[in-house]
Amino acid sequence: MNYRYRRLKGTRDVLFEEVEQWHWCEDRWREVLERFGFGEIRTPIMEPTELFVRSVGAGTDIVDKEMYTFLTKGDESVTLRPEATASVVRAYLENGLARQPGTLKFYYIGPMFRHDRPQAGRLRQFHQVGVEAIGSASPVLDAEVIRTAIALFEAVDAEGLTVLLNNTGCPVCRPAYLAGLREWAAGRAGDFCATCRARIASSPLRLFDCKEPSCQALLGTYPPILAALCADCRDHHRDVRGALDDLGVRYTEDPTLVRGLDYYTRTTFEITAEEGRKQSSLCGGGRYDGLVEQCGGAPTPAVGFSLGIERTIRHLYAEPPDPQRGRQGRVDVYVCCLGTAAQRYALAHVDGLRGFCRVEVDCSGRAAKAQMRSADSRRARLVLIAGDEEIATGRFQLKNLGTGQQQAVAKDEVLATVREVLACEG
RNA sequence: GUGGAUGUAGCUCAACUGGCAGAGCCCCGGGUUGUGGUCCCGGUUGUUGUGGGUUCGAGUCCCAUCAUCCACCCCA
Repeated sequence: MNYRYRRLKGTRDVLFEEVEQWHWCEDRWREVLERFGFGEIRTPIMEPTELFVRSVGAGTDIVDKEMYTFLTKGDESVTLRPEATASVVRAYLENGLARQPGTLKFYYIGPMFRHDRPQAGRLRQFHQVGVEAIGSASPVLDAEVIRTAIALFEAVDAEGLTVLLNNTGCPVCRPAYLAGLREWAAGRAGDFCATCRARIASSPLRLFDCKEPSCQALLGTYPPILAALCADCRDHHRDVRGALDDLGVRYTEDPTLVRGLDYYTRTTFEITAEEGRKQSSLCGGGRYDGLVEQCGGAPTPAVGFSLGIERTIRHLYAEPPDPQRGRQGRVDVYVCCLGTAAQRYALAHVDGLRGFCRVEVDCSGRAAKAQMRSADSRRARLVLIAGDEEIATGRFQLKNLGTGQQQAVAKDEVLATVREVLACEG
């Protein structure tokens, strides 16, 4: 309506039941990630702009048109992170973690920012939970990371998902392949659609993404990069698949799967919802063996993924909870206060209950009936009632909403009585 | 950046061919001086997104503008 302030386009408020859905997922995800050996890392939400330009890549949509970039008072160019991998790599180097033994495995969870047009399943501020495993080139680690992503979906009972797998080569084989592809495509540029023509020079791999039937037909005649890998990449891909087979992970090879970030090498994968809504890609990731070096570190292989929280929750629940029908959280004891003096009286004598159960003191000043209604909608098990009469006699009325029974309880015995009733109701 | 839809009460939506702006939900009060879910009665809530135009008369028709949603694109 016509309030003074509105939320920014592409942002959302999460409240009531929906917050509970988020907590439910986050709790499970943290547990799974710990079990797979990942430790949480919390990096800043803003970073030097250059970090993302160099890692995600100038020329990508994310960098070219979707970043929240601004100048600080000190004329420093700062960007709200559009993704977290670059930040984790930066933190890895800046904290001297390259000297730590073995593979470092981090997970993160938090908001990301991309300034594109909002749409179903697409927000300007959205949230990801993701993983980065830094320090090993083993294809077995790729499989473990993919298995971790699947475990995340299993933990929240997500169904109907497909794992798409590809290998986009490495600095040894990709340049030659790209050159060949570019030359081939340039020779028949007239047969491609306008966007594809523009891509031939800049990012020829993305030609495979085009949905245009004529372009697809054309590309169908050209071998995908998967068929042109060098020996090392071919072995790597074979071993990733083998390790996935060992784990019993089902996947579909998709030679057209190209991720839109420049830093990926070799393995790329995506987990998508099979049917229904658009924006069906719930999770994407892959190997980025060149990124650490590019950020100033020693050559260090790494692999990771990120999972969209909003998209995943949307996949889990057919209908988003209606905020209008939402309720504040459940309580154990609801305290109805009839008058201001009663509010003071109740607050003081109920304080001890907070040591072992959830207590709501109603300071609304509404009629008794309205307060009882709220007690019911908060699903309280017990109601304490205080009014002038109770203050005068030093008692409370204690009503059990399950049985409907009510009794007077001396104010000094409230704590013990409530504890006893709640305990025996389990 | 491109295209398509929609804007009416806090929410979801009605309102015929242009003719008194309504319903359900929610909320509040009463039925019970101070007692929940079900029930009954009553009540509050509006610059019909905004600004122009046509008309005796506009929520309805026209123009502009803003906002939101959806799709392309991209991605999570």
